[in-house]
Order: sequence, then structure tokens, then C-alpha cells
Amino acid sequence: MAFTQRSERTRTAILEAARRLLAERGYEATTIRAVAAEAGIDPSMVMRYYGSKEGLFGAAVDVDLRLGQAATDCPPERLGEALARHLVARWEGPLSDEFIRLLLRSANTHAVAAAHIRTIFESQVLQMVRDALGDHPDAPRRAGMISTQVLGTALCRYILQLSPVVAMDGETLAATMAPVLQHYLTGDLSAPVGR
Amino acid sequence: MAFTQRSERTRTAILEAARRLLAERGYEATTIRAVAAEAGIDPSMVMRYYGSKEGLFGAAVDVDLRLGQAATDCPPERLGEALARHLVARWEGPLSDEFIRLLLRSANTHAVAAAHIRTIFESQVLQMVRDALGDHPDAPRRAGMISTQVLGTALCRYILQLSPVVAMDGETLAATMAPVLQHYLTGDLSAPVGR
DNA sequence: GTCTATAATTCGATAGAC
DNA sequence: GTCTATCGAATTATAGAC
Repeated sequence: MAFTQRSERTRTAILEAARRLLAERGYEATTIRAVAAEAGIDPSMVMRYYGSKEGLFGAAVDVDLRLGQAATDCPPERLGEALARHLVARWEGPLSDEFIRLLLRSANTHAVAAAHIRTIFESQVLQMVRDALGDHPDAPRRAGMISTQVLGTALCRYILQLSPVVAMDGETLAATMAPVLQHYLTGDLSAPVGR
Repeated sequence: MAFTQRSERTRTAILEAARRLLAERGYEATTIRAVAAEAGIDPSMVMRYYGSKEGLFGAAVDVDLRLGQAATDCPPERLGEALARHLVARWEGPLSDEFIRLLLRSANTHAVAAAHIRTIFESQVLQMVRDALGDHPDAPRRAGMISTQVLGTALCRYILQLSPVVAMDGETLAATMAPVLQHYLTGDLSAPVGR
């Protein structure tokens, strides 16, 4: 259909406004009234289309991470670099969205958002490690530590905005993170980083 | 003075209740009424002693991190391990407090909390790196990356509660984090394979 | 020093006109 | 399909009695 109905345009306008505000303010501070104002429509429309604030959040958070793509056609010893580049591209490349910001900002006070992150990083990241390592008993711990470095980087760069972390360009950030991710992926966890 | 006045006891009871709730719920979701109920006093007392919700938050967050202690009498090549152990002990040892939880939970939606973390990690962590390295131009970037690993670990363990990260005992967590911190402190940041 | 009472907002959600 | 009007609940903050 080349023609989108008025209601469809309103629906997506609401959703985009909600994602923008959730990424900026988190769940509690994002009011239905503010979403409506941002979308340029009446607050009651939000309720009409999404039923409740919780329903709106559920719709806003329903995004595919596509993390599996990072591992395609990549030798295990370069997986850390591939993952680092994939993530940074996802965060701030031309196809970026504010998804990671939205999740981090909302996860603190909103249990559903925290559960969502848990699901992502206990399935997708763990799955990726298992694809690289096989079903080694270390796999969950490795996936967990990868999550600490990845989410910590996003937290410091986008939420807390620590100046040295913000100052790096995407290339440098990925290159700096890569050896550590590689270490957590395939390195000896009880030995120094890098062999 | 061995004798503490009634007002002093109330003041500290309020502060402790506030820290507890802020660590659990973050800034927005922590209401003055809930703090008062937790402390077993009237909501208006909170206003009387701390002026406003913002004033209460400022008082709750006014804590000394004592990060410098980690570096005393430690050779540079073991600094990563010392830092990792110091942090884990601080987070969950016998002298623990919920300070890191409080900050992380509030920083997302409350600008003052984010600024507070920025100050801590742009002064104390950077200072620590400079004590170890001298005033190298890499120092801020190293301090920034240390912050990503440290805060990311706290985020995944205490806030998001990723099961593999929660499952590790403190000893294992510190030992796993230590090589990465050492890498960021004194390693070759541009080398894909370290040393 | 502690509490009651309440003002002034703001929120999520509903009912219904057009 | 969109908006007006409003309800009921919750919030921060204030004024003042005891």
C-alpha cells in the first residue's frame, strides 16, 4: 500500500515519540501527556491505541536486536572485533536507533525493561558464545562478562556521558573494546588479556 | 557526645531510609512519603530536615568513595587485581553500602546523579590512573575504559541481575575482572593481542 | 520536635460529544 | 478518528496546631 491511513500515521507517530522520550527520560518520567505533545496529538489517542502506559511501553520495546549477524563468516579469533564493530554500528551508525538508551534508561525502575535486557543477554549473547565455543561450561560466565563490558560501555557513553568515553570516535571505541571482548570470548579467563 | 538528640536520630533514620529506597527504586520512584514510612515518621519531617526532595537526594549521595586506598603500596603490574578486589569488597563486603546501586538507579533519570558519577570517575579513577602511569596522554581514555568495565559489572550484577554475573562469588568476580582492568591500566590499548 | 490538614499540581485513565 | 472534559489518586510542599 502506498497510502497509509491517518490512524496508521498516528500510531507510528506515537510510537516514535514514545521511543524518543523513553530513551531520554526512562519509563517513570515519560508521561502519556508528554508523548502525545511530542507526537502532536491528544493524550487520549495514546490510550485509544495502546490501552495503557504499560501497553505503550511494550510496543516501544518490541524491537529485534539482530545480534546473530555479528558472527556470520567470522573466524573465532576475530570474533571480538566483529562483535565490537557490529555493536557500535548498531548504536550510532546510519541504521542506528535509540534502543539501547531506551532499555538502559528504563531498566532501573521498570522491571519489564530489566527482564527484557536479561532475556536478550541470556539468550542472544549466550547463543553467540556457544556458536563460537561449543557448549563449554564456561559459556554462561563468558557471556555474562561480555555483557558487563558491552552494557558498561553503552552506559558510560550514552547515559552517564563520561567525557573520555564520549570523546572516542566509533572506530576507536570498537578497537579498544575488541581485545577485551575477544578475551572474554576465547581467552584464558584466569590469565592476562591477550594470550 | 555519647548522647544523640532525638532530632539527630530522626535525621539519620531519614537518610538511611532514603538511601535504601533510592538504591531499590531510583530517584523518581522514591517518594518522600515512602521514605517517611520506611523511617517510621511523618512525611513533613523529611521536608523540615532536608527542605525538598532534591535536598534529601543531595544529602543521601554525599558519601566518600575512598577509591585512592586501592593503590597504596601496590606495584603497577598488580594494580588491576588490587582495584578489582577493592571494588568488590566495597560493594558487598562487611563494610558494604548500597551506594553504587543508589547512584546507578538514580543516574538514568536524574541529571544530578549522573553528574555525580561523572565527577567521581573523572577525578578519582583518572587520578588513580595518573598515579600509576604518570601524566600520560592516554590516561583519560584508560580511566574511561576502566569505568566502562567497573560500572558495567555493577550494572549487570546489582541492577539487571544477569544470572551468570550474579552467580559468581566475589572472589571469582574480582579475579575475572582483574586482567581486563590491568589491561586498561598498563596494557597496549592498540594491540589486538596483548602483553 | 512531631503531627494534622490541606493547598496546588500532575498523573493515568474514562466517558462521551462531534 | 479526534478531541473536550473530567474523575480519582498520588505527588511535593506549606501552614499551623499541639
